[in-house]
Amino acid sequence: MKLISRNTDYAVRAVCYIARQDKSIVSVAELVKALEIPRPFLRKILQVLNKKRILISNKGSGGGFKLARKVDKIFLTELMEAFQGPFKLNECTFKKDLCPNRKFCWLKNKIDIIEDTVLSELSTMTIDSILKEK
Amino acid sequence: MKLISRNTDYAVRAVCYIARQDKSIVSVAELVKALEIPRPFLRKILQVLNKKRILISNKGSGGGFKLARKVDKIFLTELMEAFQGPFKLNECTFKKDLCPNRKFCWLKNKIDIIEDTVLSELSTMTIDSILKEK
DNA sequence: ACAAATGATACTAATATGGTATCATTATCG
DNA sequence: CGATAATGATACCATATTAGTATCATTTGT
Ligand code: FES
Ligand code: FES
Repeated sequence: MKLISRNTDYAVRAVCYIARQDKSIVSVAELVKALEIPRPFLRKILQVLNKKRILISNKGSGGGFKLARKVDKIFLTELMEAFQGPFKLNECTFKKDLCPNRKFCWLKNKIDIIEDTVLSELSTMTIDSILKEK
Repeated sequence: MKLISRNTDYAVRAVCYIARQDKSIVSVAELVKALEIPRPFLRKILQVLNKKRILISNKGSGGGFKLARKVDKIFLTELMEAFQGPFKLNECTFKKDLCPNRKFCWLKNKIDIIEDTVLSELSTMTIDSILKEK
């Protein structure tokens, strides 16, 4: 069970890299070279980031990607949700589909609490805070 | 991302069911009927629980499974580890194998903290506590 | 001895994750 | 303008993990 999947991980690195550059716009070519991530895979990732408006893409010659916002406004949870879907540590499917016990199930309730804890820990983490420690 | 996999989930139900019975020993047949879990799959799960000494099996006619310990000594984390392996929310694989940054990586450290939190939450949960709420 | 149970083990199916390939679209610049 | 350098969209493939099945061996109570 991993909290951060590969594409989230790559996405974090890519966004951090872009944030560290002086020039605001960075091409895939440069990112591939710097991060050693397979090019087509990275492209797919960047396209998602663009759609989610975390990065903004510029097409055409001299194009590339730039941050859509300041680094302290880009949250790790956004990246995680973009690639790993919304947080649901739980989702009991006892007896197919959504379990009738859900409302009263102690196990589920406990896990919901854990989910909240994790989420609140994660929600303090921005690209800014990650960069500051490097 | 799920915290509890299907077989852990099934295992919890099975152990709870056994715990609730008056007779201590319960056959697979009965469990299948009560829990509606596919028989061969449940058998495999019970075999694991036996190997991990969470349940104890009795072969032969009239055999079945019984708890190896009192319900307040059976921890959810044990079941999770039995089926999902040890906790490792993390495991950065930047630049293959174990990343050189590991020691100092802020992201990793933060996630380690989350892992500890999750673990300490989970480690309060026993079969006993789950039963009490039903 | 035989039937009723679990043990061991190998196999298959479904899903999720990680990664590729291809062509279309857009923007810059000579 | 039109070639070229970039990303957008999309469909596909590979690998790993999870879920589930099937079969035969072993043990035990009557
Ligand atoms: S048994 Fe379904 S939510 Fe707990
Ligand atoms: S970059 Fe490898 S542990 Fe953080």
